[in-house]
Amino acid sequence: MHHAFQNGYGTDMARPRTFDEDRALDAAMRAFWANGYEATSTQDLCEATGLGRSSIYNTFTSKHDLFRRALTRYIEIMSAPQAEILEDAGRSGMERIQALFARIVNSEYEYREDDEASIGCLTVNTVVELARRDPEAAALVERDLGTRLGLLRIALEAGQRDGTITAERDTDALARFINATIGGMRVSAQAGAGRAALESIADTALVALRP
Amino acid sequence: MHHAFQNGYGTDMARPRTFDEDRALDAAMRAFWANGYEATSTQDLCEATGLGRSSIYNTFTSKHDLFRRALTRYIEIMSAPQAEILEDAGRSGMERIQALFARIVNSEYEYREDDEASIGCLTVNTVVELARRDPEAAALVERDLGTRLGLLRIALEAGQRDGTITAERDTDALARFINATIGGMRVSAQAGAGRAALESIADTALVALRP
DNA sequence: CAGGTTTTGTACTGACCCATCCAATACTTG
DNA sequence: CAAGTATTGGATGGGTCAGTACAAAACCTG
Repeated sequence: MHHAFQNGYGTDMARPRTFDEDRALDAAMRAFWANGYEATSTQDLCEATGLGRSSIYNTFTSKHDLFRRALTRYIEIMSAPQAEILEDAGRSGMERIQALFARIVNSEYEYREDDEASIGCLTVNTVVELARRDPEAAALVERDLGTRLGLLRIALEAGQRDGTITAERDTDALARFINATIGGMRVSAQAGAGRAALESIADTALVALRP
Repeated sequence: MHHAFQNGYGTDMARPRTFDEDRALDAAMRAFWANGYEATSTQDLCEATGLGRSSIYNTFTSKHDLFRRALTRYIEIMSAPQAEILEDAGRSGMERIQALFARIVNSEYEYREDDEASIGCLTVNTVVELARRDPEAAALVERDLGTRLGLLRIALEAGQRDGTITAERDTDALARFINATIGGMRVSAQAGAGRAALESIADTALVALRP
């Protein structure tokens, strides 16, 4: 008996899938992101992905597992460009933080249905809705928090060296402050803040980083 | 035929309630606060309040209506002491903001089951989980946001007059910044930040307000 | 204590929940 | 083209959801 290989080519295949697993995962991620875990039913996931129940359960074993993968993917997608910004040796420390904030503001508009309210950030949404009672989700976001704080520290240390970031506070505290500011911007966006308001928040936060 | 008066004494009564409506509302508020709207079932509400289904539906007509009242009550309970702090003429503008932050930090520990993670802030939780698809909830938190921004502006204007708050930025922007910082602290707390981390975030934010 | 009225517990409703089962389908390999 | 295998759609299952119906209980008023 041959193993399943869950469509991992290289074994004798039978009927191939008619959908792209990554695209389906993206669609599911969007659904969870926009509506939250509890409010997204498996039926919703079928409609969002265009798949039937069998295909979903055959591919992603359970709603919870699908969410875990969706959250993992979200974190991957979002982390990479942020890392690029924060580790960009071509910019000063302060410029990196500024660029990060700009990206956060833009992201609130990139992933939004027209004239709907912002859907915020899946990580923040997960912390608020789920982290207390879902240890797996909590572990994922905690891990993500750790890496983001690390990246922030890298940029902040660069800023302290090049003189664009205050050296009066340790980078750990500053990193947590920036992270909290981003969370606050995300919540503000979901509460209806417009682009100007978000930019103003970011701009004000930068004052605290000045030397 | 006499009207119901929903146990509003003053009419001929029949069987009186064996529970206190306010206490029940408090218990329901706690349940929603800790677990969110979707994840709190009517059964959970029965257990949290100690009431039977009949009593709950007789008193609060529906889960959604009970949530609306719980959120309203939460906002009432939290607003009053914050207003007192922000309008306290005995303190400088900066001191008022400092005191507000201190209160936020403390509140993350007052309402927490022992060694459990923080349950955050019902307003923030509602914005994130519900505001996009529940217009009533959105209206309540938006209204609350308006009054809080107003109170913050009062303190900030006082601070600009007494010289403890920078006059380089208008109070509207500063108020939004502080509000976002509070939201960020709330999310950070739910993500596992301890007291020291929260105090550090608040302390760093204050730097941006200095003249 | 009797009449009237509200509360309360229990059983119940119909809808939806997540997940599984199974037969029909469609493809690859030999 | 035949054999074998994975995917797919649709039906199905047990459980929980919010909310209701109803009768028994509990109390006030007169």
